[in-house]
Amino acid sequence: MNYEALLINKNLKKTFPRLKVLEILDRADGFLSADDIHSSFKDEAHSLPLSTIYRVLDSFLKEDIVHELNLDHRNIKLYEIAHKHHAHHLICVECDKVIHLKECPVHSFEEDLKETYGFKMNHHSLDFYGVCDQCQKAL
Amino acid sequence: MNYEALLINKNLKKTFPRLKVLEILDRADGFLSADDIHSSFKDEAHSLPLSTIYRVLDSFLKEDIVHELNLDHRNIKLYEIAHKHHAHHLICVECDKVIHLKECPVHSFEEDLKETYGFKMNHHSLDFYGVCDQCQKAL
DNA sequence: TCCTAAATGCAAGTCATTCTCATTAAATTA
DNA sequence: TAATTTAATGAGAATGACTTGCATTTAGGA
Ligand SMILES: [Mn+2]
Ligand SMILES: [Mn+2]
Ligand SMILES: [Zn+2]
Ligand SMILES: [Zn+2]
Repeated sequence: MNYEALLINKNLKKTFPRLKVLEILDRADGFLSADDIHSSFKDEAHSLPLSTIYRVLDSFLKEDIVHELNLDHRNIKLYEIAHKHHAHHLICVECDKVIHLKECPVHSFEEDLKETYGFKMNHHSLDFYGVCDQCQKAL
Repeated sequence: MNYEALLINKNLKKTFPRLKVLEILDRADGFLSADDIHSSFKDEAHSLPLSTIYRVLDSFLKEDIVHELNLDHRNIKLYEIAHKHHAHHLICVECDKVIHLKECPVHSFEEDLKETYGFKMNHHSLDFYGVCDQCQKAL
């Protein structure tokens, strides 16, 4: 993934914080919270302030570089590099593991809703909460 | 709706705060936030502290007397008296209107997930965000 | 190189929610 | 009914995720 090219493509200035956050998100294999990103810096000295991280994430959200996930069971938002298609999730309330689901089973349902209610649709969120295989055994 | 009977039924002590919150939620025709409940008291003097309201709501959640809705676009939770079936929602990001959807289009999908991933399922949330009919005209 | 708007760092602020702890009240028991 | 036990409440402080104000820096274009 070419970070600089991506930023230029999205008309975002190529700054150190943006490159760093992009790199951290790209190397992570799942969702990260703003705080995860903050603490993924080895030495606090060369870290980024949380305010900057939030601002960077906002700019990424606007340009659809990242996607945001609101967790029901914890009061935080998680971020990851946006993949081509929006995804739905299977979330373990014990270990916070997030499994991506490729399919979207509500596409035609959504079309019906637009029709029926005259809604201009922004997005939908569909997430399943439960206890994963491993955590069930561990309990 | 018989508030006292409901509380007794759920093994909750019949206290003034609980009866009040129950009544307010029952009379409201949609979702309310903790703050909505707080400010629905005419005179601040005979109001309930927010801490109590949150505690009452927690006890109601545990007994499934109320349902909770997490809004993606605002950082708050909304509550309403639980109806028989869980519901999904069509939410206007302009006026915060919430339309209840009776159908659940993901039941069989959920069954498949349990099967496939060995998840013990708690709940799922499915909400559609957009701009309602009226707000589209108003903009 | 110079200029300007945009981005940053830091600190302080916000706001929903939770917690602490002393006091009160509900339900159980005697 | 009175005493006992235990959960619930009120008041306010604390928390924690996120946001904002403002002075300073920097990116990218002129
Ligand atoms: Mn979908
Ligand atoms: Mn459903
Ligand atoms: Zn798990
Ligand atoms: Zn609307």
